[in-house]
Amino acid sequence: MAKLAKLDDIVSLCKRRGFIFQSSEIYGGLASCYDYGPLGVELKNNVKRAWWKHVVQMRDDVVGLDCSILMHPLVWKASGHADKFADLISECKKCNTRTRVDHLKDKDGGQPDEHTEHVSIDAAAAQEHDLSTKVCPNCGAVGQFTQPMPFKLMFETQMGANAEDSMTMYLRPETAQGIFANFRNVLDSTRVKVPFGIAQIGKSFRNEVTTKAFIFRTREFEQAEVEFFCEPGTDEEWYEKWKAARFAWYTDHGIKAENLRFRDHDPDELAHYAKACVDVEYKFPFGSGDWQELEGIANRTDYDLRQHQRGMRSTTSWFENGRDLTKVKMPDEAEDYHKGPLSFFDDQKQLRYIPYVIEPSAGIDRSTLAFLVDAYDEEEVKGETRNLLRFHPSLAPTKAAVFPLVKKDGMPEIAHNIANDLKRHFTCFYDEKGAVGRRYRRQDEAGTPFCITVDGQTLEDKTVTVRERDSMDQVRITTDQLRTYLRDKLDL
RNA sequence: GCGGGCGUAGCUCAGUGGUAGAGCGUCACGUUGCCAACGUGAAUGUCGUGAGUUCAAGUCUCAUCGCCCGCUCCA
Repeated sequence: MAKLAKLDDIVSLCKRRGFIFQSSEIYGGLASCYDYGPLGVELKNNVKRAWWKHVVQMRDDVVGLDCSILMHPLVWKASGHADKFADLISECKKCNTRTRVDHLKDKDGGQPDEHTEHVSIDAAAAQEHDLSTKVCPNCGAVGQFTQPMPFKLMFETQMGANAEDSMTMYLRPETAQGIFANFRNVLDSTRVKVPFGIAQIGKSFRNEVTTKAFIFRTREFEQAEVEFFCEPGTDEEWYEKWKAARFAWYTDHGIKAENLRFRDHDPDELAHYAKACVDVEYKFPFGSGDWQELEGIANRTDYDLRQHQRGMRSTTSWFENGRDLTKVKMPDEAEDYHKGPLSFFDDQKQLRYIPYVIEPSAGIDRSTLAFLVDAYDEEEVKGETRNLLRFHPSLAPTKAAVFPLVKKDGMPEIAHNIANDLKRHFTCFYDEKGAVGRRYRRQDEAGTPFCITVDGQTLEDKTVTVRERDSMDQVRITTDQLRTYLRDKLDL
């Protein structure tokens, strides 16, 4: 089995077949932004649909949500993003290595500053940092640093048409916070009980310091996240269950098991609120053939809900400080925080607590790319190379193509009718141009699982051939059984 | 942000200062009874963008944008 060796080949395939284009290409392109073409949008929608089906539709314990991208700025204060996402970076003049200022060690062996509380953006700009005694972790040079530069990792925008009265807002850097902010609403409106999850698919935005590898790391990207709320003490069990469920989802949808793995995070690699975290990684054909993250599954403990309970009490400070996020002080946590507004009361156990959260967070663009790469194949057929995409039927952009074998004897009309009938149930493509062999191969390259051909025999006994993409085998099916046959094979 | 490479037709690429090219693909017509067939014909380029040098720039210089690789950074 031949396999794509280089990212360039994938980019080329994506453009040639209309999966993915560079954004604003006619203007020279815009870094890190990509558009999904006609086949790409079908594929991506199918990935999202497959995720939703397995995470929401087929489960009794997860409900869906779709939050606004813009949220109250205090959300990002409470979540920690407003502070954390303004790291100070300095660059060593000798070796050009960039390091976070708060990670720099002193030449006298002094430890780096604590960075649990990060500098605010404005304060960072104004703050004087003495780096004259700091050591470059890369080359060891002392005091050879540029002025610290703050990195705003959240996109800012203005809300309010009146320029003088507008408020700085953030495009969400993750969908998760919208879920936490609606935890109470969902509890009160849906009769769910812990353990349960809330799922969401949507765009997020991060001003990454560097982007990477096609659609793998972009500044605008789509996430599919579950926040699964469970009783403290049961979190490790749920963590393991979600690990297994999420891994299986990828392999069940066609990712080859040898290209997929878990990578546990080291304890010192964990975010300060996370108790455990594992990545689901795919062996992408870029970089040094590197394993790259598709999804992170984290045990976020009760951190987020507790933070928002604090944040909820900061609105007065927000108004008193002229809506200046940098001046807002987060209130101390209440001693009886576990009884707070974002707690859960277990009727049966007569127990009130802040739930722990297991968070499977998947990158939709990344997994779409992985499904694309993993499906790609070339094989020799009678001395010719056949290019095909072996998509799982549920992900295939087009489910079936319908052809008249030749353009005469009423075959096009019959084929048209079949295609129109099937279109009511799934995406279906009609083609009557050129030799049928060429039409088959074109569909192979688009990943269409089935081709239906109307031929002379159809005129006599109302059967058509159904040609299967992977094996190229054909079977004859009567036209009135065709829909049932395909729905069964497509697992729709 | 640093270093390296690249940017010419939809795709892959050739083109070392003198008329813009090939293969594949696409489209049309004919032919065609099952796997990229054949014949004939056709369309498609601000040579990434902008300046400069030159009688003349795809080609040389500078800037800029974008992509890839490696660092770095980062969930």
